[in-house]
Amino acid sequence: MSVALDGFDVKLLAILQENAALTNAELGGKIGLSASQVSRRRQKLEEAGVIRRYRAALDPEALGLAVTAFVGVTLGAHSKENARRFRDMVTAMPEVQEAHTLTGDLDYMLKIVVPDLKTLSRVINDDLLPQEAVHHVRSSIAMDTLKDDNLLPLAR
Amino acid sequence: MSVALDGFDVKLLAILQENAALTNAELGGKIGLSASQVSRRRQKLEEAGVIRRYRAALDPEALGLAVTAFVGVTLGAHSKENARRFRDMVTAMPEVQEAHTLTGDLDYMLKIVVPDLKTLSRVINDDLLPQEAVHHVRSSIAMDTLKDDNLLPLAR
DNA sequence: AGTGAAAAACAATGGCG
DNA sequence: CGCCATTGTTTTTCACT
Repeated sequence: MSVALDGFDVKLLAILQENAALTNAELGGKIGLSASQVSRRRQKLEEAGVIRRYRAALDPEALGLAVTAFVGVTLGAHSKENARRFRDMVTAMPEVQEAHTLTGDLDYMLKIVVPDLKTLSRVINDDLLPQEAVHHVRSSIAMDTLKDDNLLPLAR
Repeated sequence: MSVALDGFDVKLLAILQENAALTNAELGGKIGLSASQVSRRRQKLEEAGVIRRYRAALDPEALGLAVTAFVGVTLGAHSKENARRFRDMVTAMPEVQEAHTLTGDLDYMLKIVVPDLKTLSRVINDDLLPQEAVHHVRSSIAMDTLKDDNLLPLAR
């Protein structure tokens, strides 16, 4: 599954994760490769899974999604079954953008995006807290977002 | 700047944020619109800024980026100047994928992606902590990522 | 607001150096 | 890996409803 990436590939990926709307000719111009070579390399990277997919990045504000929150969750009863149910639930919740298990005293970190604080409260109180496995929830609300590019650091 | 979005727009956006590689004809098939209408609506949404950009989503593992961490930062001296320097720095750091100011006792939440724990340690000790404004740093490492789609919840 | 067809742009492939 | 030519797709525009 692993692929050998050369300098061209890395440059290509670095540009594509920022702007996937460029044509192969434009990409080639930026990295010093012909359009046909760019096409071939892209296909290879897509097949290898290095490029997972292409996405449109939307503006949350424009869609009425004003509130981003980071929610730390501690599970109480550490039964396998309860933990599994919790994982299934957060995975299925559309408000949950990210869910990670953590080291340290928090078990999970969730990134949640909702239209307003009222909805955040509803999500926490009606969805998260009633879960049997959930012991404690601590949410921090993002007041201002300095950076949100989610660009992977590629050696340049 | 605000735009009126109808049901077609919302459906279109919901699909595009998951898969921007579909052709206008394919998109039209899914939402019941002709390719030309899809094209026109996309342009409108791009111009209005609802669609910010198109991106390739890369596989961090395939690129040797094995460690994701959430780093909570508390600032000590709350001088305007120090805070500004801190913001400038995290914005410029490629390892920082996201940076938000928070409510509660943490001032900032950073999402950091690096190749390994050694690099995380270097970033925290050599970049973050030496900052004059930084009082305290508490990092949680993501052991497992259940969900990482960063898909906005659009009413369906 | 929408369709459908024509025109223009682009991606993808194969052959050659 | 560049370059070129070709083919098939796709986007975009235009005339029309």
